Amino acid sequence: MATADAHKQLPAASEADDPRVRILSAAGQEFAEKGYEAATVRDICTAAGVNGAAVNYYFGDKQRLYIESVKHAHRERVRQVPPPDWLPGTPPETKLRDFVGNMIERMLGFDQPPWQVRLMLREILHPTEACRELVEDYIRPHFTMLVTILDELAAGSLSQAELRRVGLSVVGQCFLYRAAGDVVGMLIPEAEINRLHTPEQLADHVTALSLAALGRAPPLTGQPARAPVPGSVSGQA
Amino acid sequence: MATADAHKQLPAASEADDPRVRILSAAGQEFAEKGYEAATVRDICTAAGVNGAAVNYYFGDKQRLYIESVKHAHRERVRQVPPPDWLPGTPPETKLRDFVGNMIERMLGFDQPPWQVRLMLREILHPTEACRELVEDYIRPHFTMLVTILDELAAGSLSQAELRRVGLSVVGQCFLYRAAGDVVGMLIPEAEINRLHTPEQLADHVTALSLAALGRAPPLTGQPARAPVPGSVSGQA
DNA sequence: ACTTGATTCAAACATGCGTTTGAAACGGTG
DNA sequence: CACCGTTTCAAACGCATGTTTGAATCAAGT
Repeated sequence: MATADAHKQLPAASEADDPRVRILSAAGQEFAEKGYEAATVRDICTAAGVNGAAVNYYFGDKQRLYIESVKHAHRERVRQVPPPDWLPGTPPETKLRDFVGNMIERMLGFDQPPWQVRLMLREILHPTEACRELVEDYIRPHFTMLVTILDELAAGSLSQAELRRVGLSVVGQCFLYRAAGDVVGMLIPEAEINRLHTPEQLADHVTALSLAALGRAPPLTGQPARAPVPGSVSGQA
Repeated sequence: MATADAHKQLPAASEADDPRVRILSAAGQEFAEKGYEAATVRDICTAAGVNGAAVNYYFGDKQRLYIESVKHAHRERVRQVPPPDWLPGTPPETKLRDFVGNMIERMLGFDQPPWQVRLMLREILHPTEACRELVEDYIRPHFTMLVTILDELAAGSLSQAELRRVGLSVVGQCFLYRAAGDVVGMLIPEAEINRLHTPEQLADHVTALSLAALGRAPPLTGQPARAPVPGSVSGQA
């Protein structure tokens, strides 16, 4: 009887035709588009070109395969789209634009198939065991970086709690397009999508809106800020 | 053999102990928390207190039950949390605050179990047949209302396309808390969640940020808006 | 009371799933 | 070549699921 325990991450043979990674990749795609229950071990093995018993041999059972495939996708994605890095002295407005552009690029990923992000999205929506690790290794560092940029922009006039809240607002604007992209596509005319909803346009919009909210750019309307006191706005008692 | 076709939405007996709605309600909860595949017809029937064959008798098969349960949840939710209505002359700032508050209340729904929203969320993330109907009946009217408010706030200085983009930014900020609430809970200290992430606080924050971006409220930093030209901000070449 | 159609029920059915099995193929090493 | 641990394979197992079935129960209508 094979021991199924001699596979501790050894350096791997050629890293490419290793059945382990072939299975991980196929599993990630299947899990991403069908979900955990609907994806079958049989289909995964067929797609990976291995025998149906291989997943049990290498990973034990379906659940552990799922967790490993989430981690694998996460590592791959970080490798593919590294976070931006700036020279000292770069103005925070530029940093924010770069950060948002990078995040949108990573989320929407027009150049590379976004199945890894879809997989992580499932994990975010309905967390399982792999989620905490995902947050700590992948999401929190990015979020911390964002909050730091916002702190520079606010120049000390906002508390850490307020900065985090603003950070969530920035993330939320981008997140919507990834998570609810299909619905957005139904709400917005197609021509407008093609024209205004490219990654660059979206990044510009989110950045401009956020900077305006922080008082580091003119309002979207072009008009200057004014006191929110009602009654002086239009004819009203 | 029973015909299973004489059930076209007749006014229903007493609306409450009608097996049809009992099944729809139980199915909605099961589908919401377990997903389509993981939820079993047997569990649904047990929860509804009906025989296992009832779902086939009333709905034909599992798939049609799912679609009907999504529509049912959607109708129920609209009935529970009606959209706000304003007297003529209400300032648009107030309308925006009310709208955002209403949306957050409906999404997070602290007073009533949010399983209906979870069900719709699954549909939004991974659309099936029921999604288009959901968008047209439920989401688009709300979104149109939001765009109208934003149009009033912008006083004609933004195009419809730009208004829609701003609208998506507003929705995105709220959506994040619903869709990624668990991850948000991991990123933000618990005490801060309890203090600042109540529905009211969130609505205030989103409204303030959006109004500031539109130039209808002072920036979050308190400083006035300034030109985005770097170099004049702080000690910097 | 009898008939008729709609509804409920317990039981079974067929299918597809994750997993197990035991043997065959492989690849170094003496 | 013979040995031995590792990997692959086709086939089967056990089980839970969605669905069907046919009889039992119920509610009116006449």
